[in-house]
Amino acid sequence: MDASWEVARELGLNQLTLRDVAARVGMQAPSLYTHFDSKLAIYDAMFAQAWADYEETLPGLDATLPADNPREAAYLIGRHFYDYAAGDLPRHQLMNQRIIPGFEPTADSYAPSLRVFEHARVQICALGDVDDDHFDLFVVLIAGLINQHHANDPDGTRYAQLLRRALAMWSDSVGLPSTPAPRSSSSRKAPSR
Amino acid sequence: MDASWEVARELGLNQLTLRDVAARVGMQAPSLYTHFDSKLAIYDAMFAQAWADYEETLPGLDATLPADNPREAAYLIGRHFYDYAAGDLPRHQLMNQRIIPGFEPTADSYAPSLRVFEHARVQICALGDVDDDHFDLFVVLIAGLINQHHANDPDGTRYAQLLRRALAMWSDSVGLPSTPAPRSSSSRKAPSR
DNA sequence: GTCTATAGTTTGATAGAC
DNA sequence: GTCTATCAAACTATAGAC
Repeated sequence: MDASWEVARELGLNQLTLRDVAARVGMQAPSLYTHFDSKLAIYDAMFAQAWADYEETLPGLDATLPADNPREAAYLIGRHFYDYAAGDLPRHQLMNQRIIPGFEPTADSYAPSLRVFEHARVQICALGDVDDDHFDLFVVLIAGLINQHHANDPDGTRYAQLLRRALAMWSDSVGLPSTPAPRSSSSRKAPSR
Repeated sequence: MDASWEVARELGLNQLTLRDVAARVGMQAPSLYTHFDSKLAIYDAMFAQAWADYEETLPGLDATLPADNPREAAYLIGRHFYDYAAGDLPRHQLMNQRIIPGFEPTADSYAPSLRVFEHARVQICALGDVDDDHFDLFVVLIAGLINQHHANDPDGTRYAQLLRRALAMWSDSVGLPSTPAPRSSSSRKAPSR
C-alpha cells in the first residue's frame, strides 16, 4: 500500500502500474496477484485506507473543538479536512473525484467514507441552527477550496488563507455567534460583524 | 472536433483514442496526423474551443444583467458558468481540472480562458465593494458547486438549486443590496434577509 | 508466495504508396 | 489528404515451475 501511494504521488493516480508498485517493494508484477485480485482492487484498498486514515484523526480533532465557540469549531472542522485533502493530490482525487475509469468502491471500502460524512453532518448541525442546505454549502465551500488549491496554487497557501474568510461568511449565513453566549440572560444576540 | 467531444462524453475524457475519433468521422487513425500533431494537440484544441465557445456566450449574458440589481446580476453570472460546466463533465474536466497526464494548454489556447476570467473579475468587482478575496470566494463557490454536482448528483438539480442560496450568502458577505438603491436619500441600508 | 515466460490487448506514432 | 501496414511500447492478467 505504501508503495502504491508513492507511485501515485510521483507519477499521478492514473499512471499507477503494477510493475512500478511491485518494483518498489522488490517484487515482480505478477506476484501482486497473490495479494490483490486486480489493479482496481488496489485502488479500492487505497480508497478504503484514505478514508479510514482520516477517520482515525477525528478523535484528535474533536478533542480540540471549543464547546463554547461554534464559529471557531466550524473553522477547525473545515480546516482539518482541507489540510488532509489539499496536502495530497492523488489521495484527494481518489477520495473525492471519479477519475479512475471503471473504479467504483466496494461497499466495505465505502463504509468509512459514509461514517465520516455522517459524523461531520451531526457535528456541523449541532453548532447552531443549521439545516441540510447549510451543511451542503459547508461541504461545497471546503471542496471548492481544495479543488482550487490543486488547480491554481498546489504549492502555495492562497486557498488555505481564504478558508478563514470562507467559513466566516458561512458562519454569518448560519448566524453562529463569534463569542460564547452570555452566561444567563436572554439568549438572543446579533452577530458581531 | 465534434467527434472528439462525442468520444469524450461517451467513454470519458481520459479514454479518448485516435482510433475512436477517426472512426467517428469515417477515417483511419493515422489520417488524423494530417490535422493534429499529436493526441495532446487534440486535447489542446478542445481546451481552446471550450473556452472560446464560453466566451462567445458572454455578450448574450451581459445583455441580460440588470444594472440596478447587483445581487441578481451576481446570481446570473454564477449561474451562467455553472450551467456551462455542470452540463458537460469532460468539458469541465478539461477546462478546470488537470486529469490528462502531460497535458498543458499552449499559450494560444490559454488566452481565451484568461480573457474570460478577467472579464468576470472586472464585472464582479463592479457590483459593489468587492475585493480580490471576495472574487476568489465567488469562484470557489461556483467551482465547488460544479464539482459536487458531478461527484454526487450528475443527473439531478440538487446543486443547481443550492446555487441561489450560495450566492445569497456571498452577496450578504459583500454587502450587496438586494433591491435598487433608493433614488436620492442616504445610501446606507440594511440587507433585507 | 514468488518467480519466469508469455498471452492478449491496446495504444500513439511513423513509413510510404496512391 | 487518406490509405495500408506496421512499429515499438506499454499494460493487465494467466499459466505453471519452484
